[in-house]
Amino acid sequence: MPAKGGRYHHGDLQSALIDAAIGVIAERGVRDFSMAEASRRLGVTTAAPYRHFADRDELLAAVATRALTVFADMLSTAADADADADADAADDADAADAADTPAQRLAAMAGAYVRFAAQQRPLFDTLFNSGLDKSRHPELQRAWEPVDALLAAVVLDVCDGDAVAAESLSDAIEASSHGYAMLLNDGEYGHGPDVVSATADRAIASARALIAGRRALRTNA
Amino acid sequence: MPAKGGRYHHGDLQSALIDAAIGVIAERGVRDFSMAEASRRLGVTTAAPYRHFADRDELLAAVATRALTVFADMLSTAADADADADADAADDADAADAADTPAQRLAAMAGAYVRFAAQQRPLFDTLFNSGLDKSRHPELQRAWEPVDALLAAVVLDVCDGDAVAAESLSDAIEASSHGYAMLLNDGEYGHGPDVVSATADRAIASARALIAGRRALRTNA
DNA sequence: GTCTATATCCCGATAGAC
DNA sequence: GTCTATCGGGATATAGAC
Repeated sequence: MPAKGGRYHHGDLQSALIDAAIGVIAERGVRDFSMAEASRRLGVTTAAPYRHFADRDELLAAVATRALTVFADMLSTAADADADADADAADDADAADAADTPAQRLAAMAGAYVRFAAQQRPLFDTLFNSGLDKSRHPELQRAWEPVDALLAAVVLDVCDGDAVAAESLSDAIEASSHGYAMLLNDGEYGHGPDVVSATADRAIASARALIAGRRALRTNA
Repeated sequence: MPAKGGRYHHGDLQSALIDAAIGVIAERGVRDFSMAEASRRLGVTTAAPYRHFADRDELLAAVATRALTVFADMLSTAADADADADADAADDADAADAADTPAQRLAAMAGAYVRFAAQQRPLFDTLFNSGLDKSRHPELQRAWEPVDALLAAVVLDVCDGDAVAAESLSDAIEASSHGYAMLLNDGEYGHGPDVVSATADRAIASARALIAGRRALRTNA
């Protein structure tokens, strides 16, 4: 942010617009986000953004790209933190079941999915409720790769290298986590930080159940 | 629908508006639904709807109420059809595992959830993506009761009367089905009738895995 | 119960000056 | 790279005539 108060006449309007957009989305929702409102908040005219983004969708895509870096970060941090915590706890155990397992890391990622949705709601909404046409934003598809890779690696680990089993388990856990996240943000479970962590816990429990029962995921198609 | 062509000057504009709204939602999405466009399609002025619905949200709530009767119907039909099919198949078996089970009926409902989302997309979107504030539409909350009751009864059956286990299992299957449904409608799995039925199958398999996995985790804990 | 007409507001996007 | 000004479109909702 420049020193002069409130104006961005020469600052980095491009990234300032992304920040402003997130604020607008937080207060009005993605669907009611508008270029005009973002411009107003930055003290520039409604024409200014079009020097940096061809249209509304391109600005939203930029927000989505930023969202994916945060998302990937939360997912990997969750998996690693889980590993660390278990490593500490397992030091004085016989290892057999107290040790960090791929299954535990995967479950932790399910919890992180839900927490991301709740704690970074404007980013989550931009990713999943913006109505953005991904196929028309190749940059966005590339931005998904780290997330996909992260999940794929852990799931493949859980499935001991069975790629077919891994894909169906991956889809199942993704769907489950996504469902909890959406319903949570819809207010289906109520509101507040305690509700968020309770829902994250349920997503973790579901992930564990899906892993334990994954034999049933095998489809005859 | 009146005999005179295209106009509803004296017909049942109230219900005609609901039909028109569904058409508009189908083509433009719930978020871009407008009273004005629905009016245009019926050949009435944009002022006419306000004699029947106080505002846009009330019309959407009426659509949502209709959606819930269709939803409840699909869910109960799926559960019943599953029971029938199994009863037929079990006639010449020893019953033990070929028979209809509560678990199978519950899984069938998960499949119906996904099919409803895809086959009745405007209705599904009105229920879950309209941004409607349910707490301000008591009629809508009442309309949910049959669906909730249907699910609750089957889940309680699966859990042998354990109310605590039933609630978390219910939430788990709801979240899983909802996630598959949302991601399917987002185009995450591709498009076409085959994708729909494949996704429904995966929702069914996930429901089974959740049921089996929870049992396994419980007995091991 | 519907129409005409209107008030009021919002948006995306562009042209041309500076 | 931002501004001024503007075009062209859309929406919700109301008032008053018929």
